[in-house]
This record gives sequence, C-alpha cells and structure tokens, in this order.
Amino acid sequence: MSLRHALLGLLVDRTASGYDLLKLFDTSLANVWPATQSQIYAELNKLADTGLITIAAEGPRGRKQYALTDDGLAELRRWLTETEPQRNVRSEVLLRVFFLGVVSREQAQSYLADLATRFATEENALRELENAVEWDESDLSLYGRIALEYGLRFNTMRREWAEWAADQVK
Amino acid sequence: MSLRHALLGLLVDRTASGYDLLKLFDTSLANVWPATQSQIYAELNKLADTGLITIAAEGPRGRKQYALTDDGLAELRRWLTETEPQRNVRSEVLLRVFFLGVVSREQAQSYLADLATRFATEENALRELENAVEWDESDLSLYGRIALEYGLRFNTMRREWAEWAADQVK
DNA sequence: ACTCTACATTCCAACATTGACATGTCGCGA
DNA sequence: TCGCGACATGTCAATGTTGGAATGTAGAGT
Repeated sequence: MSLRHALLGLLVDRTASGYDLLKLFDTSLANVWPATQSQIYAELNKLADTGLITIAAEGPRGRKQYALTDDGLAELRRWLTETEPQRNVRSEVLLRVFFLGVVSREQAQSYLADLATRFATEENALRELENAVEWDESDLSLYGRIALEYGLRFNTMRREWAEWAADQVK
Repeated sequence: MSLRHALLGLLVDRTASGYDLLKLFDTSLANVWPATQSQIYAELNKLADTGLITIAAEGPRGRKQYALTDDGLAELRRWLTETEPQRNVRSEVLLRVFFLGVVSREQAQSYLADLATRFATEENALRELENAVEWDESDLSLYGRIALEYGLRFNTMRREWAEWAADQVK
C-alpha cells in the first residue's frame, strides 16, 4: 500500500498532527495520491503499532504529534529502492471516451469540449501554484519541482488532447 | 463504479463470454480500467440480477453468453451523459519522485533514468499497436482512435518528462 | 454570552480490489 | 492415452477506499 509510504514520506522532515497530514494530502498530494481523513488516521495508528512512527499525545484528548522513527525512515528507503512501482493507470475520463460511440455525435462533441475547458482550468490553476511557490536549493525542493513539472506537463497534454479530440468529432 | 459501465460498454456491439470480456480488459482496457477475473465474473452476475444484461448458459456448466439489454444500454447512456466523471489521479511513480530526497542522489538518478527507459519501451509498444490497427470510418473506431491517441500522447509526455527529470538530477 | 470556523480524532458500514484457490471442459500433439 | 495449455466459471479472505456520523477543543468576532 502506498498510503503507508506517503505518510512516512511526509513525516521525514517534520513532525505533524493527523490534521496537518490531512491538509498536506489535500494540497501537495491531492493529484498524486488522494486520501481521506478516515484512511489517514487509521493508517497512522497501524504505523505506530508496527513501530514505524511514534505518537506523542499532548493530553488525554486532542492533538497528537506523529513522528518518524529510524525504522520508519529505513522502511521508506527500502520501498523507494527495493520495490517496483506498480503502474496503475485508471482513468474514468478515458473510459468514457472509449464508449462515446453509443451517444449522439452532438453529445460526444459536447463531452469532449467540456473536457477541454475543464483541463484548461486545471492547467491554469497549476501554473499559478507553480508561480506562487518559492524554490530553494535543497534536494527536497528539487524533487518537488520535478514532480510539479510532471503535473504541469500532464495537464497541458490533456488539454491539448481534449482540444484536438473535440475538433475530430466536429 | 466504473467497472459496471466498462462491462456494459464492451457488450454494446457484441455478446461475449466472461472469458472474452476478461481478454478485452487485458488488451484494450488494460491501460484505462484494469480489472481482475474475480471482479468481472462477480460484476456480471450483479448486472444480470439488476436486469442490465442477460446470461444465456449453453449447458449446465461451461460457457455463458452475456448480452446487453435495453435497460443496460439506457444505463450506459445515462452514465455517459448525466454523471460527472470523477478524476482519480493516483500515481505511485510520481509519489515516489516526491520522496526521492531521502535516498542518495545516485539512487534518485538511477530511479529516474530507469523510468525514462521504461516509458520509452511502453511508448514504442503503443506505437506498434497503433500501426497494427486497421481503422475504418465508423464512429466506434473514431472514438477508439481518439482514446488511443491519448495513450500515445501520455506515454510520450511521460518519457520526455522522465528524460528531463533524470537530466535535472545529474 | 453566543456562534462560527478551524482544528482534531475516532468509529463504522458499504463498497472496490487483489490474489489465490478450486473446479471443470476441450482440442492437440507426443 | 496422457498431459498440456487455452478456455471457462466460481468463491474466498484480506486489504484498500469512500463517505458519513459522532465527539470534542480553541480562538476570533459579534
């Protein structure tokens, strides 16, 4: 499961509460590995059970600080270097395109045009995000920049494809 | 659930056995919506329970022919025109890039270079597939061609990005 | 004082997905 | 005729994922 390793990765250079991690998932990892609140808290407790993170409670209830252990960092490194990434291409948008032949040409055209607009909007949002981020020279920001670049290229590719596709169906 | 609608879509212009459908998933839908054998047979029985497909058994055991009903086609059309596609971007490859800062620069470089090679291989395979397919003028092949074009652009984009990324880390 | 929003965690039911195991048919070649 | 590989379906346990409900704290504004 990648959620486990995503949490370990986020805890590498900071300790955080579950809520902090949830925000990080909603912002930086939203387009990479989305996760819900239920999943995150459940997984954090499992990670603590196996000793990959520690939980420091500040009182009987309320905020808890989650921190990576040496075992946790080792597990993250092991995952990155010794296991194969599974490529899991699942696109509902594309699945629909496969079957557009069953609706009218007008409806298909409308669907593709709508995709083009939607992708253009997402691309603009991502460009603004990129412009807003301040980069420093650390390795972490280097890899963050590389990952963001992927997102930007992906969005641009999708927009161009959707525009081309809408044109094909005219 | 998209699996349900993927099955309906595959049954639009043919009847098929579960095994046929499994093969179709492994070939044409592998890079769009992967599914396992267990999932497919279970879902086919559920679809028959709700009247969206019919099952014609050729004997007490052995092959069964699954066929779309009018309700099934209507449900497929409804899904295509009245529901919003959920975009579900989950990429383990990209998740790993986010966290490459925790391994050595050599290992990160090696990972990105490996990705570039892998993506190039996939891109070549897809190009060959595209060249092998004979296109006719029906709408179905139009949408099939559009979907294939997406796959090709996606693979090209990934390869170019991975090459660029590997270069950044040198 | 009141209320609203953000912060913060837990639990649960339902559904989706994976991978393995079990069972059996059919045709072909050694 | 024996065994193999392709065809064909069914079932199970484990795990992953979603979405919602429940509960509570803390601070800021009215």
